[in-house]
Amino acid sequence: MDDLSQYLRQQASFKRNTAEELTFIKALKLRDVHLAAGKMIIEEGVTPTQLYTLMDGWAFRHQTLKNGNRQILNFLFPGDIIGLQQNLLDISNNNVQALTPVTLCELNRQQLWQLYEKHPALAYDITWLCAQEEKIVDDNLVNVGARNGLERVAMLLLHLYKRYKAIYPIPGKTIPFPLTQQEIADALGLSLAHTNKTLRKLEKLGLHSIDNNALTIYDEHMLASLADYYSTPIKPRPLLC
Amino acid sequence: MDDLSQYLRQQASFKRNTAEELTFIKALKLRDVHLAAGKMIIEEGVTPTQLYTLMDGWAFRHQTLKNGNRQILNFLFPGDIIGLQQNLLDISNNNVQALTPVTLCELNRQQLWQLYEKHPALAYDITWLCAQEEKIVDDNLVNVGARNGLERVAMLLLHLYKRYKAIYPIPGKTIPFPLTQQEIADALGLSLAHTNKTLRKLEKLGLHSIDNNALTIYDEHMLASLADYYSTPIKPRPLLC
DNA sequence: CGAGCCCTTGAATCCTGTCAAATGCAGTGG
DNA sequence: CCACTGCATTTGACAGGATTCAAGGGCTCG
Repeated sequence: MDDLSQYLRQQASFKRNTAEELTFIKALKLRDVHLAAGKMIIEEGVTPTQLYTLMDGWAFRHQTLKNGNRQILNFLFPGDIIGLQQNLLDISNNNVQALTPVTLCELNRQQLWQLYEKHPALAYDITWLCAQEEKIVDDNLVNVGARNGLERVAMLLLHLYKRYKAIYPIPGKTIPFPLTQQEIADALGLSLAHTNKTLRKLEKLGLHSIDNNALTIYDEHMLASLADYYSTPIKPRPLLC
Repeated sequence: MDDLSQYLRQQASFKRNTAEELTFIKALKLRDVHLAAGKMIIEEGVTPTQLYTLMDGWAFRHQTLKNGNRQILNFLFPGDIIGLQQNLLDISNNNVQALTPVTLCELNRQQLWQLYEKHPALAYDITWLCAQEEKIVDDNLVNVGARNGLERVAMLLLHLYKRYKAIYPIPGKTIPFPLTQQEIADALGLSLAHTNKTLRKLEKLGLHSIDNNALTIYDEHMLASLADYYSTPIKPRPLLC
């Protein structure tokens, strides 16, 4: 196991594995893949799709319609699995792209079936990760469909902040923040101009600030009440790498 | 195996199982549950959550914010599993409700773990169903976030039409349609009034009609191009009941 | 036949999108 | 070293799609 895997595993938000499971997981790993910011990890229409675990950096899954609108479905953090849906359903109608430089753990997708046969606990973990990702998409759908602009932005900032903190429990109110306003807009179903104005409004209210690719949350409570944020206690999650 | 299970299994859109798997699945079933239209199947905050397979009728999963807006996350058809996310993640922040009278196959959730240990193929199926449900939520998120009102309505009508036809391959252009306009609105993130006006507009264009809880699609091609509908060839799906 | 629910419409309002332009910053190359 | 380019951010004016508010009609059911 390399450094990144070791670091993540020791975090409270990740699950422990038995020695036997770790051995199998290790055998599952093909190689590390490093990609620069902006590179495609999974591209629409390209099959077969590889199976990865994101080990470092941020990524996002998105889809573009003929009308030119891009919808970002979810943001991916270390520990998230990439390409599961595409492998299982044998479809590939959306893209996964690196938002920052990323490190990926490429898994041997040929052995996915063996995993189900030999390690039911890991199979269960994969289903868990799938359900977890669905929950995040659920939350995003609620956000886009049932909140206004201001609430959406507040929710997104808080959501990303919480997820980052769960993986990197650093002190302070600031986290790295690689999103452009265009990406925020595409995640929230808002126009770029309106996203900008909304961000400025929140900032003038003293709730947050974004400088130098870093997000600082000044008033978490206020943001939470604005967004009607419901805290979801995240249980220790499995890590496949 | 009862009638409903038998009917679904013989449809092209459902997968075959081995005799051994069928025996195990049969043992997994606790009982049939019948609920009237409008009844809650899974209620927010109520734990533990049962695990069901929807065998007959329509249902929907939804969530309501403090601002009063309800977001419908997805509609459920026969074959869909209900309560998996809640059981796996141990959360229950959304509701599942019957849209028509429904028949549910209640599964023994205590044996879920045994299923993973003894029947990897079925475990794989469950993950598949989870990924499939995520895909539907993905599609809904794209719909709500990246399309305008007219496109959203066109997409929803077509989507429901296709899903219904996949399960009940009846001839003709008409399917039962139990949704109220309020439910359409809540699924699409639109207001009731605007949903109504948009439906009427599509109807005046001769693309569809809704009468007596039945939807007729007159111009599938036009609706598809309006909505930028991308057909997703659905592979035979597993059935757990 | 009244109550309740759903559908339908119109008018006014407002949130959000579109269009356009200016600013600042980082990287490039002359 | 400094134009020059490209990208992201910021703003304003304007248009338009969507919401809100309100009221009327149709239908079912007790």
